[in-house]
Amino acid sequence: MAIERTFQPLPPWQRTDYCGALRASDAGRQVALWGWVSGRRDHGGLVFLDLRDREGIVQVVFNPERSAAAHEHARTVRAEYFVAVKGEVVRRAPNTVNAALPSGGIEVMADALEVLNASAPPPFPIADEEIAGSQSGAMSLSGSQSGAMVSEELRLRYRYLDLRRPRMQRNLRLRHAIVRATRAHFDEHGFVEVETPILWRPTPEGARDYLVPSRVNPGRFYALPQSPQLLKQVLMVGGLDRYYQIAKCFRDEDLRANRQPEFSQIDVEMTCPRPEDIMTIVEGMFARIYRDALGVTLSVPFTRLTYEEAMERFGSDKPDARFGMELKNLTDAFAKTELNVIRRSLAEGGAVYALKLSGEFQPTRRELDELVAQTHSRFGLGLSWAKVAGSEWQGPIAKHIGHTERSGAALALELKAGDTLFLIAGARDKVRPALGDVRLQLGTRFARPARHLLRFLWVVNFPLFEYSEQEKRLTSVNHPFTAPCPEELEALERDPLSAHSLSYDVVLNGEELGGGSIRIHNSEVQLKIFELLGLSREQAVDKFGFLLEALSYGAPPHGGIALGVDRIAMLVCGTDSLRDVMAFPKTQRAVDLMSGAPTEVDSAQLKELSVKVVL
RNA sequence: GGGGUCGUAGUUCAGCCCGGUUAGAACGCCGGCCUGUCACGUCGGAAGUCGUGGGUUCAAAUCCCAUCGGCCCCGCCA
Repeated sequence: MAIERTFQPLPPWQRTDYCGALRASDAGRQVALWGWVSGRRDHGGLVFLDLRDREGIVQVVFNPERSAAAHEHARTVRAEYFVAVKGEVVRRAPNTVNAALPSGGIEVMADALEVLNASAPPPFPIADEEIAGSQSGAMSLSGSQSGAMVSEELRLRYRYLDLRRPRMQRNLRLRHAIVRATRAHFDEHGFVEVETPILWRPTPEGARDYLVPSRVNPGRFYALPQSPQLLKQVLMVGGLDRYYQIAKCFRDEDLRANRQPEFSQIDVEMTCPRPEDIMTIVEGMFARIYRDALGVTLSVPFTRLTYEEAMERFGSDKPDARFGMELKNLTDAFAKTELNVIRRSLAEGGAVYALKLSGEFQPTRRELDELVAQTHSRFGLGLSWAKVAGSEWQGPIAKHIGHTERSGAALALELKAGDTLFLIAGARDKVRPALGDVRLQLGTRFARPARHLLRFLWVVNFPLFEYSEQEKRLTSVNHPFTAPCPEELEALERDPLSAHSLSYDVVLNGEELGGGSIRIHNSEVQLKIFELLGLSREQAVDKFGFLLEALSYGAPPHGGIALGVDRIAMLVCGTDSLRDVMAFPKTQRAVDLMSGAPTEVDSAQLKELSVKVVL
């Protein structure tokens, strides 16, 4: 076939409307449309096509009495053909109205049809989902997105088809609304968007870097930024006063459902802020995002918890506050217990924490056993449980628990018959996170009615350092540029582990959405922190010389925050996978199934880069 | 690096435990009929490297080992 008969680079006519945007008020209009064939119902004499574009679908009717040629042509089209249609919008007869379709009150009587491109049969249905979706009404904000059952492998392999599906269309447009609201918000508050380089230098601390060889500097490498942290600090020294950016970040670590190797951050920094100022700006940003994207009004300010309070009450530095089941310290009640395991850990200075699962929920023995096993394998701690039956307890440990312990627990936890009590003893710093994990498991399993809630909160005053068993040294809880609390500066050297930082994390429903801090703007203090982290002056200058130098030239106090755009989009879209809010995500093995990246490269390219592959 | 789970027509899955006829179903696809369907209906048809490799066995989708890939989790990662 002659190529000019199969390839028409220009459309035969201009579109007047989006298919999915047509409504009863358009009745009587002549329209020109284009879109994908979403479904075909061929009655021999009469052909119905569902035509889909990004706004939705509209039914097009081909009647031989109106146009014999168009009718004949319509019989040959198939799913996902891209076609152009001209016709008249007509109101449907009452008995043929389709209430399940926003455009169901009207249809387009076709006068002409052009196939702009045929389609091979798609490997999975594009159309199924929109019908299911339209019948069940508007998608819930946080409900699960089951959609048409298609394996994710296929969806990623044919991502362009997956993106045609209404769910992905909706998610990407919600994400767009988030980014637009973000830009508007920061712009209105005097923040300047500045781009920072993607090719930059490796910085120690944190994750593995993605490296890029430099052709013109053989043997040297750029690193893709894990975040623009240092650059934004330098921008403050540079006098930008208020900066923000939607920044691409790269970390070469193993993937999770909520972790991709490249992701976007809303990166913010300002001059002379108090933590309050940053938190207020960010609360305003979230309020704007939820208003613009979903029409939801958030109540601000968000709850604020100190790190210590979060750990004490929830056993987590990113508490899911949609449900209660808070931890209680029962160390005193168990001070004289006869239960050996607990007595032993108390003797070693340990603590006892407990939580209760309300009697309306009854875990099975199997679920209990799994929790015990998981707590042991993840934290190396023994989880004990007991069922409350009046003043007695039932379960493996029940007979070893004395009256004092039982009444102490009953008082602290307000135990009622039927409740299940969970208990862990050991070093306090291990017990709280372990029980926090149990709390989360139980909450996800049993407290599901609270799913739709939006429980934003701030966790502030993180410890400045923690001790790394692996590296046998102090490491920064946040990053080494985080400023210590001013009243603790004095104690910094004496007892660094007791120091806290001017830091704040924003958490929604147990998911950390972002974190930031007031930074160190003094090169001597910065050097002192490096020293505590085990970095010599020489090493510090080698790696961060440019920062130390910048700080020495009248660097103003500054601070900021970084927020995960992808995670925010996940929560706004009500999905539990980052892959559903990114156009072209990678698999757990960091592969792009559509393009096949990463690929091998030919030897000439490697040679040019002075790189040798050793496998 | 480790644990779990899945892999069978284009798709979603059954069959696998307890090995044995020609590996089934639904949707999709192809062809016929059909002027009010919208999950159209109806009649007919095609469609399989049972992920891959090896082993056990007279015989393997089924049992064993290895390996590849998707997903979830731990480690890792702010």
